[in-house]
Amino acid sequence: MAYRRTDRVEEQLQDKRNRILQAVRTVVGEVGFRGAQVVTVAEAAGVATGTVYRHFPSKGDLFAEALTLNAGHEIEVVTAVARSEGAAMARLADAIRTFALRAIRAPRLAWAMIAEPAEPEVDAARLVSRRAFADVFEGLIADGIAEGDFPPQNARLAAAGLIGALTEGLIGPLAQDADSQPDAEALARDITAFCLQAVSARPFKES
Amino acid sequence: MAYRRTDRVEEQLQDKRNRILQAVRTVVGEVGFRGAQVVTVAEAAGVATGTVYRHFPSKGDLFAEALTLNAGHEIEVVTAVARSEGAAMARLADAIRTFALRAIRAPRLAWAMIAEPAEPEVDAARLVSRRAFADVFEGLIADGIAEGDFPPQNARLAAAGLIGALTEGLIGPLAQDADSQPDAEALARDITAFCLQAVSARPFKES
DNA sequence: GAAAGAAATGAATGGAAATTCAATTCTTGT
DNA sequence: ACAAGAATTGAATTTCCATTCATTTCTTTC
Repeated sequence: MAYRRTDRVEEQLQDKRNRILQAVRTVVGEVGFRGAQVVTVAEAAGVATGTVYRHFPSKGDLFAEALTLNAGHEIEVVTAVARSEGAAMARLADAIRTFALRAIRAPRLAWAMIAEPAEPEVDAARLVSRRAFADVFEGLIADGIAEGDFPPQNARLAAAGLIGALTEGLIGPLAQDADSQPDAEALARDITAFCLQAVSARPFKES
Repeated sequence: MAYRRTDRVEEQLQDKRNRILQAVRTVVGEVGFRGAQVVTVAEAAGVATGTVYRHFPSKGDLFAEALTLNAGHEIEVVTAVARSEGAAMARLADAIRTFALRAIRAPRLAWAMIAEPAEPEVDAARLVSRRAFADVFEGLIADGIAEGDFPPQNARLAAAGLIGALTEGLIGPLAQDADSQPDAEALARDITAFCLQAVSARPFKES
């Protein structure tokens, strides 16, 4: 009995684990899931390949956890916006715009998070995160209906529709190679307008 | 000179090619692109692996052609609906409902065609098909605006939004385990309602 | 029915990338 | 300083599949 895991070691271990997760984010943000190999991630984290497997059971698990972590952060941001003061309609608009703008600013990463081919574990994690986003939107839609600003509707389906419209609207532009920084604001504005109209509107002709 | 490719042989060859393409559809409809290996497809087509490579240069090419073929058929169907008699709004509703119903009836295949990660060649082919779908919707939206039934809007983005809302609305139910055959009509109706409202509406509070 | 050629076969090959593990380096407590 | 045990390393191994190709089977023509 001459070795014991001290707090310092524990801390370093945790730190290394975090560095690996962070490295996934960095690498995926540069080359996407397709180009993100375990060796590359290990290099980026400054550890050997084998070390990765000391902290995560498999590539799929590692990448899934990295996605969950990152998506979780985004959900926090959007949730914060959704909880701010004001009418539900305004908060919904802000939430959508925030989501869109952040995606546009890190297009490669956003594309990977939203739609890029990956391991089954990653796909599963993606579904979960997607639902978490939908829940935030669903809450806002329900609020809007309660406040009388939105017509009664299937809030769950509408939230899914919003996510779909949002991601689809982003994916086209995101798939382009060049940085379309100048149009970021405009794109975000248009997408927000469409999404907002989708839930907040009444038939055009009638009334 | 003792052999010549007769019409009969030519026909059989073509037939075999088609059977392989059809097999891709079948296999992908069961296990998606992820599970669709060349060996599996060959088996489903009743040919040897090597034969596949006599007809197609690579897996990616084969799968891309299969996707294009299948999507082309769907586009034809939706286009036919879009070209029928009547107001743009009604035609758009019909087109969306048709798309949704057909997707619901073959969920795994639909998901693969619409969104499942695959070889680069397949992704490229999908982009083309997706744009074709979007074009149909975009045309209908433009018609609706011209007819005064829809408010002026970015028809291109709106079309993308529709596709997104449609597919996202389908994916949730599609991810469930059981066959929700009984609810197919209801789901299609709800999705159609949401999509139609998204493009055909004016702000709820005003006016 | 035999020769010439084409098409089909499917086991073997190859390559790419995940995963392992024997050897090495680092930490701790005495 | 040293022994006991952990953590780390990265080259070697394994795995998974697309792709190939020597061999076999089928078609045609004479």
